[in-house]
Amino acid sequence: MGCDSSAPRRYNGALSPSVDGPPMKDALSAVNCGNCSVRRLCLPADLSAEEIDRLEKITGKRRVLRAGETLYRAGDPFANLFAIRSGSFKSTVIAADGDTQVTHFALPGELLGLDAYSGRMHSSFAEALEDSSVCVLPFAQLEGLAQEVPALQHQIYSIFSEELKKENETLLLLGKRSAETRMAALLMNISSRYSRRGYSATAFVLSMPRTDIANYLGLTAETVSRLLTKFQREKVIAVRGREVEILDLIALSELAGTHCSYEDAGA
Amino acid sequence: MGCDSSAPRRYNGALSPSVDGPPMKDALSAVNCGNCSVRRLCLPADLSAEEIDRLEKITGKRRVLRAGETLYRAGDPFANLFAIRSGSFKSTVIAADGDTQVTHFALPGELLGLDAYSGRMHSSFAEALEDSSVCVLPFAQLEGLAQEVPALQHQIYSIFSEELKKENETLLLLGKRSAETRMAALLMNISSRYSRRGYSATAFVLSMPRTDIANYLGLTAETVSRLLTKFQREKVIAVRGREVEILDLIALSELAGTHCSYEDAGA
DNA sequence: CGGACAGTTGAGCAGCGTCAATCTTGGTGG
DNA sequence: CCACCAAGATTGACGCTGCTCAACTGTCCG
Repeated sequence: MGCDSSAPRRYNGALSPSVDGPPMKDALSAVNCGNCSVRRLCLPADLSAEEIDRLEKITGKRRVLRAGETLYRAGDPFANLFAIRSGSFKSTVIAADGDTQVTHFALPGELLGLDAYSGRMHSSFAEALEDSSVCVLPFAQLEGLAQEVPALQHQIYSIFSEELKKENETLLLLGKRSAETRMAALLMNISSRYSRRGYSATAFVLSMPRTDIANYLGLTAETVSRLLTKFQREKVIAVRGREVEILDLIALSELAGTHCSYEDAGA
Repeated sequence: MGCDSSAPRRYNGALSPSVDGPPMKDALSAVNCGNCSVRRLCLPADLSAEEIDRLEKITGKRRVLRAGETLYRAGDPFANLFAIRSGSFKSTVIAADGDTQVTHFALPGELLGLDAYSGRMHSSFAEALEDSSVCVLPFAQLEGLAQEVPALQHQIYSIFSEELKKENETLLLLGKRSAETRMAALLMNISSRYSRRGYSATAFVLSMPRTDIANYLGLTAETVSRLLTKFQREKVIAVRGREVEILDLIALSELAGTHCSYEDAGA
């Protein structure tokens, strides 16, 4: 957790095209990696125009989901990866005793379904937190193309590896940190991820309910609520429902225990 | 966590070649995937004899580490993956404020260093918990070979994917489980992993100190110690130092909250 | 024999969960 | 347009789980 490890170190307010949520209008146009707004976070990164062209040929269709709809369930046969174009998702796993754990929140440019390759079956659930759209990537074809295009191969490994790195950071967070630290770290994390996607780093909408945040952080909804109120009392953030504005990024990053601010104070 | 997802569902005591720790004698012989005792858990799984032959040509050398030695550190340039032949390792990450989190315990047949691909730099530490030996896999060459050998490609994806799945299970464990459940789940997990490697599922040596177990589980060493004593009082296990014997596998699996026993009660 | 380190055990306390009441919000229908 | 409802969010009181601090034991090795 902490900061998006590949996020720019210095925050530039001018990056933000919008301070509101991600745009939601391109739902039905043909898939087009070449000018996709999240291409540099997604599979096409570092591919040549010709390679992107071949990639587009196999990214057959788009799928649009309304808030609350499920993209896949544990047990579903694995056929596709999904690249998020817009919106956001939560991934969950379910224990033998039935209770569920939120394992990720996924934003545009991120791939869903990577954990389903081995065993040819999904082992987790992915549910849209808001109206969202994804590119459907038939993995068999993607695999074949990767066999011919080393740069794509490379990018697939990178994404897998990046996921593992992120999970390590999540484990660090959940391991032995206070509720306050976890909450602050999540806010910093979401902030840096939105920032990387060109949105405001300091004003965003949490697309998930408090219960999901709590579950993800290993806390209760009550504790999450109390902490947000506390941060607000301390003038670190302003909250109104699911809208969050970060008033003091430095203070928040100190609460998060990482000194990963957007200043060049460095890591 | 819970059970090794691809472990056999029924435990057969006759599988065990030995009830003591892993053997430690093959240290200096040439690398030979074809007859490696962990090949079916490692890269060679599902490769033809000819393909294994090509794999052996690039697995240049072996490296032997004594207990406590470090295989790699965060920040080291990434050049190799490491396949564990014998012994065991802990992976850790270090937070900005200096405190460390144990993220995995790795056993023979498992690959270390997968999280270093993106960014070309290790992001975690790997330290031998006992005298151990690993195969050194120069990733550039492995990547090249995978480009030509789809089955190897496939296996690399599988291992990445499997890692992600395992991490999800760890998150589930750390998310919202009691100390007792976590401890029982770790014992079940180690049991099933040893069993899969041909060792006893009910008698093994924990190669890591209590502090590492505690750190991994998000607990304190005192709590771990108290729980082991409690399990022993309840005749679920017998502990003597780092030696553990599971006396009641069913009871332990129930404590772990999973109904993943070795009986065909089935999940 | 002694020192260091790992592990165990106990007493006390606090962070966060539980339970329950209340408030807010957005959607729906009259 | 407003009343109503259900789901989500907030707030408070209270208690348990697991942490802290500290003393003690056992074991390995020089």
